[in-house]
Amino acid sequence: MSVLPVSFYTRKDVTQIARQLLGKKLVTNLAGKRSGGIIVETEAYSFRERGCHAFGNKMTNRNKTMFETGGVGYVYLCYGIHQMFNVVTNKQGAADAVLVRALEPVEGEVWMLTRMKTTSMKRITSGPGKLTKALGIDRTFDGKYLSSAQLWIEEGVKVVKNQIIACARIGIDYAGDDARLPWRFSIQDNPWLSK
DNA sequence: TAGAGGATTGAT
DNA sequence: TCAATCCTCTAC
Repeated sequence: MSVLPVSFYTRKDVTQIARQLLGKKLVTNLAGKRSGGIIVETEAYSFRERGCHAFGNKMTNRNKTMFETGGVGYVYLCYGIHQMFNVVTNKQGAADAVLVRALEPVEGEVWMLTRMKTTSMKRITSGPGKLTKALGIDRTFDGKYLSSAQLWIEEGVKVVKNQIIACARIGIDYAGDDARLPWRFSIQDNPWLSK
């Protein structure tokens, strides 16, 4: 298995990257506890549309990581409870990112169960807040390279084009017309998708 | 410096 | 349908 090169992330078309991340494998290795899963659902965000934290190139203390060169993680707290994991894309100063919304567990399931305090694998990573908890990702990973020793993305399984579904993103009604952009991508009929 | 609200989730 | 929960941003 090979880790994705930085050149994968620094391309301009964030929606293309969001599509191509489907089937890739997100892995963490924390204190020797290695766990990971195949990415089955993503959402693209760009500074050019209202759904994005960095809309209009507005940089704040929270979203400054999005302005980094592609290939680092952007992790933030939502609703005071959930950590959200994003992949920063595009070149430095162009704040695009891809939110990872769901994984299919393929490695270290026992660590995920421990972190989730459950004994059932059912829907254990089917949502952006849950997959970060299952993999042990928190805000200390904000700004970290996706080829570091604790967190990386590598080649996974091949996903053919007609397996990919594109539809509107979730939970951003405030974004007006931009909320209807078909920038949410998922693998058709995968049992691990978020609801 | 106070107040409002959020790229969610799980229980009711 | 609603509460949990706390950081971030905006307005004063």
